[in-house]
Amino acid sequence: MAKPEIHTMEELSAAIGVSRPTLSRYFQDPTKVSKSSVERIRRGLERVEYIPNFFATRMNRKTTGMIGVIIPYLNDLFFTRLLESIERAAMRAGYTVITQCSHSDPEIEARAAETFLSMNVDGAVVAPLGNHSDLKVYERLNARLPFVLMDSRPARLSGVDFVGTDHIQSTGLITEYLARVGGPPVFLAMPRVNFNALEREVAYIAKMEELGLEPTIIGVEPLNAEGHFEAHGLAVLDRYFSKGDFINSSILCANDRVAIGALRAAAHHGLESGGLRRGGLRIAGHDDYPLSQFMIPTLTTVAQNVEAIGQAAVDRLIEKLRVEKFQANQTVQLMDGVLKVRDSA
Amino acid sequence: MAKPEIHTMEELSAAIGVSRPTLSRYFQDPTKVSKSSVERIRRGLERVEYIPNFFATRMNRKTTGMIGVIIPYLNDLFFTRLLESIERAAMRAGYTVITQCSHSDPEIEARAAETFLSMNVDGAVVAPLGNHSDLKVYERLNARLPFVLMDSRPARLSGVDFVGTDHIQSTGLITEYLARVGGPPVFLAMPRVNFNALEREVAYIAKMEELGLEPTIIGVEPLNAEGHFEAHGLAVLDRYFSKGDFINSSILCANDRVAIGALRAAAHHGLESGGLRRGGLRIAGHDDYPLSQFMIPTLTTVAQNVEAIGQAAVDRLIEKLRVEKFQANQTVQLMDGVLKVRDSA
DNA sequence: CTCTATTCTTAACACGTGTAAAAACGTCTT
DNA sequence: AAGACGTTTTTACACGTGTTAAGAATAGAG
Repeated sequence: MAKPEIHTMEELSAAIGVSRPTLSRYFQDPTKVSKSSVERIRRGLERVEYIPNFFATRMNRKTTGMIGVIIPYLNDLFFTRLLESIERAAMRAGYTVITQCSHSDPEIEARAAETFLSMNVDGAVVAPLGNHSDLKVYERLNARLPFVLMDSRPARLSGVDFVGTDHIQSTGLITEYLARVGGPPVFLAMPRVNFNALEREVAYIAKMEELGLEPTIIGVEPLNAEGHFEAHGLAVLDRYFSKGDFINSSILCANDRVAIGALRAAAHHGLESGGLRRGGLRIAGHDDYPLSQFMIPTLTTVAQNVEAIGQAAVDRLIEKLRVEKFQANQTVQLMDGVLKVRDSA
Repeated sequence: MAKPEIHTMEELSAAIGVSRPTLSRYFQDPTKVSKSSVERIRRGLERVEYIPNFFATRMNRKTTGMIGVIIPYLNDLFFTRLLESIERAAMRAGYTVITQCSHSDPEIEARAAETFLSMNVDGAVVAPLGNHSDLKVYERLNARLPFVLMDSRPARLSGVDFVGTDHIQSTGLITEYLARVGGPPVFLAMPRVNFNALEREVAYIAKMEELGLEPTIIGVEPLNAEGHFEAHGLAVLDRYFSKGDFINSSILCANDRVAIGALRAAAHHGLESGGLRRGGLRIAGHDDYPLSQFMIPTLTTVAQNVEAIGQAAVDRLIEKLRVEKFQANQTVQLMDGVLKVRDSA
């Protein structure tokens, strides 16, 4: 514990008798230095307390080995799962991830983008905030960095790579399932905080029309103050159930968090949802939120392939930053959703 | 969009006719520069694309304005809430938060600590990984930085500031409540992944003995492969319920996520938990997990004051880094839990 | 033991910004 | 108009490491 603290490579060089350039190369990649030197340095570092200065090293390297990630908020297990899969993929590829959370604030999102530019990150992956985002932020990042958008995609933005779920497929899948096992499903929307909200509405309508059924959408009002999807689902359905509406319907919720609120509303009104009761209330969601399998009843849903989305985003980013001048051809990867039939529908 | 890109202050200085030192001061604090210069610079920046280099600026400042935060994992809304409250508090105080997640891996945790040291962060807040952590990591940080531990506290570590919940109080509170409204509560432990797990067990036992009741603890086996608390609670209680054990007991779960699994186990066995049925099954948790109020039945629990913990951690950190040589006197702040009586117990 | 290939050391410059001291400038007071 | 004061510019050095070129040291092969 009484190791002398050393603050610069120069001092370290003097202390262990290895020249500074050799030390510099050692810290970047030990294989660039002969085995005997590696051994000398390693022994020296055991007797001494030294960590290379992060800023000084990154400032001069042509590549910083960092990729920036922006997600809209943290209090949602979908995004934390996505973040984890990205971190794992990046770590495997030898990159350090710098995460910034925009906390639902476009200004913070823009500031995070600036930070990434000023840090010379090698690339950036962003899950957009949604309709309130300033699209110029993404255009700017896309013009100056290898850049990939994920999860949710602005309609009016071209030439940007995207990785996400094919909502036409995923929402279509569960809409079709619900129409098959029960009555024509109603769509309980989520507030249009991001672009997926609308995409799922549109996908639902398209599938309903394909099936020759009348689409019905409820709950498009703006988000409650707290910003919690569960509270939204609960409040909307509580209102309808109180009037006796939809108590025997199939209800497709825009995501699982809304569906959890919906289940709560049903319980509050003494209603049971589930396929066990022919013709009765059915509630389904979208995303396969980690807690959905523990709900009462367990929640029927469509799983997004979060792991694949994170991996694909990182893969594409690395592909772009390998080539000197990354070409302009846009890549869009859409993953399929997988139906998870459980008890609630 | 055709703004010329400028990469150094030197170039910027030439481009807009303001000396580099003045620019330097402007970017650190515009009030240190006369209004006329501020106006000239602002106008210049509108015609030109320039962002100061993050590394170069941070390298030379005596203070980096950054605080490092380490949390054990992301896929838990308790920690994301904590992180959010810390980020808000730090932002209010003008600090930038760098977050690292140890992903339940002591090696990653140690590496994150090294990164903070090499970045010269002004201070660090850490929610420890738990029993697998290398305590030397915390000692090292504590010796070299303003440092605060939060949420969970290693028993064998002295002289380190701590902010968290008083588990004697919080667990005692709900143990007493359960004992009062139902039979003597059983404690469904969580795997001992962190120090709180044991603290809550101990607090439960102490309160039971104080009440003259026999403590019973179940579910201390190691964590399942997935690492999900819900699955743990479900698996343990499923086993007991299958044998007909504890089906009329009060069950205090070590945290809400375990309790959510417990509710699921009850539902699976056709059991209803809740105070509405006199003498029957009761399930309660700890933490007031954001989803607990939406469970079926809504989950009785003890709320941790997450907002206060985050704020206090940041406050203490800033207090320490204001004084030159931070004194060695240890501060321990324990927040009280608040009982949230709902339907499940 | 000599030759050659490799690795190291030395020396120097580079990166982009912080910072201090001194000189120059502007404005205001008298 | 002279002086005082606050601000800005100029000049110069600092920070800690990356990087290069040239020469010195070392290792292995013959």
